[in-house]
Amino acid sequence: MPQLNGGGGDDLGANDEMISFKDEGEQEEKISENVSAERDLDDLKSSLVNESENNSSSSDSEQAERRPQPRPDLDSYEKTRDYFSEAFRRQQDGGFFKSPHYPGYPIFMIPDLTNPYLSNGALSPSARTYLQMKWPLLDVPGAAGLKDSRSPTPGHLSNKVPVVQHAHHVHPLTPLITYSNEHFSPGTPPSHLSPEILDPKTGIPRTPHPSELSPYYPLSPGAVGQIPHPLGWLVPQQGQHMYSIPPGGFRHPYPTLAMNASMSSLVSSRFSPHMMPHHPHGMHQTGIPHPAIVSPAIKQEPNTHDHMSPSMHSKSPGPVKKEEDKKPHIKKPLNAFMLYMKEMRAKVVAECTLKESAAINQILGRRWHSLSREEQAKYYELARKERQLHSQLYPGWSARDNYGKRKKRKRDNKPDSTPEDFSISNKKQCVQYLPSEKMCDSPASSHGSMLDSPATPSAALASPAAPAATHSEQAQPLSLTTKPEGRLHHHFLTGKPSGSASSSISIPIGTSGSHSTPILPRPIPFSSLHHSMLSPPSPFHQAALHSHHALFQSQPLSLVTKSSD
DNA sequence: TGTCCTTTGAAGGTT
DNA sequence: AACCTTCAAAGGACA
Repeated sequence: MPQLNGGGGDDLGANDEMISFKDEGEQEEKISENVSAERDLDDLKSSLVNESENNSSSSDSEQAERRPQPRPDLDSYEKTRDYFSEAFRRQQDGGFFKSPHYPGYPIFMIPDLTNPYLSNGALSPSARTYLQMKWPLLDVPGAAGLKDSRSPTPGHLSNKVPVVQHAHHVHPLTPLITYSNEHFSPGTPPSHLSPEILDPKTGIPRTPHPSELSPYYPLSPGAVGQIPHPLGWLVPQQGQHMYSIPPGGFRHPYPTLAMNASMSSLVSSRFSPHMMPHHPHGMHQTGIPHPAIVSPAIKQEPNTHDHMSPSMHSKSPGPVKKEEDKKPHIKKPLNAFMLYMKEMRAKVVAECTLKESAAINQILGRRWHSLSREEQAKYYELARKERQLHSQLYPGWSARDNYGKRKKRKRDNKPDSTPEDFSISNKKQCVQYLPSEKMCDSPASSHGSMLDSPATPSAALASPAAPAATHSEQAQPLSLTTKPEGRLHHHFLTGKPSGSASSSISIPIGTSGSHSTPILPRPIPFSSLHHSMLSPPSPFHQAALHSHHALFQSQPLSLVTKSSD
């Protein structure tokens, strides 16, 4: 992505991962922003839910319940302070602490410490060294010290969220840390157990809907009993790597020394330790099916293995294996947004009753655009590492290999845009946020506005979330829809992360920056424009904020659902 | 049961 | 070079 470390090639563990703590004030401000953003999201979702539930009685009550909430800013401010105090305290105790809502990445950027070459997940000396160098404040217990996972309370231990937990127990960098451990998170406390997750109605810790737990607590009783490693949060659990492992085992193309800490974090989190001694049938030795290995039978296309790298064919998984079993599906590495989504989804889901992924993704898309430059940069960097690692693990793999493995997507109704099509697209119409300019009345115009307001990642980076943004978003009419209006391509994004943050004041946000949804220009959060702009917002920005805000207030939330059709 | 939906980004193919 | 297509995650909705 955009000018990460000046495109710093191999600087894994890049500087941007090491954003140091800011001044308390600034930190708090940031946190406050994030909390506000969350509230914003909450409100948004609340609206969505209300909308989708079609004036159900609960919607009113739910909203009513939300309103009484004290001022989020002040409240969250204090809350945040508490978080930090608690964090500090726990840190002092050598324990683990919860994260503030979104305290910034620095303290989260704890790479998975598991040495990929230590199959038992023991913390390697190098990893410890790395950790301590990177996180001097962190008390990194030795493997021995962490041996006993039974002692730490589940709330503090999570294989998914090492050391620090996100407010909703989703580490911002979870994807990197323990890539996809959501299927096995014995240590991750259910969100309902989280002190900060309260039932909006009762104010007491709520019992989440079963579906809320599913992503993180899909363990079967048997699986629970296998919580094998004491290091819960440090040890990648079975079944969680992202990429398939060649049935013959993982042949690491590089010597240990070639793998730096960042890399090892990826490897350990997504590829190891299952990568090492691989167990046939994609089954971990624990007996739990290995998620990383996508069953070839699922969506296997003949000849796909032809594109496999030689290493893929090096070994035969087993004598009795079917031929398909030899061709594990190697998934694409996740891009930055995917990583973000993976991490944030649970949080979003936990915050609302909205479960539909499509809607969730729209929210995530908005939030993605509202991320600060640094925050997005983190994910871009992670994604870059993911790709790097992936390419190293599967030198011969090509994205093309997976083509056709997924059912052909119905190539939407976008082609000939007849008047009817147009009307259809109107359903998903973008709300007109800007009176005079760049109304996205149509996909085309949407693109047009993109031209003026690059939706490139770099541009997005220039459009972070901040109190201002949050504020505006709260009043901002959101046009969310699950109804396709004809899938638009976003190749305007092919303006790949150039790194040059656009100075445009209009940023694409809203339900989508690209595809079907309109570009929703909105005021750029003061803090997001640039670091230097954190302080006094210019009259220009204020004006922009005001105008947008006014507009947003005048625009009702529009949720177009399929059912509405 | 399988696909769609929805998001952004990456990659590869096509024009 | 620009454009187009597919896939990556996720889970409810739908055929």
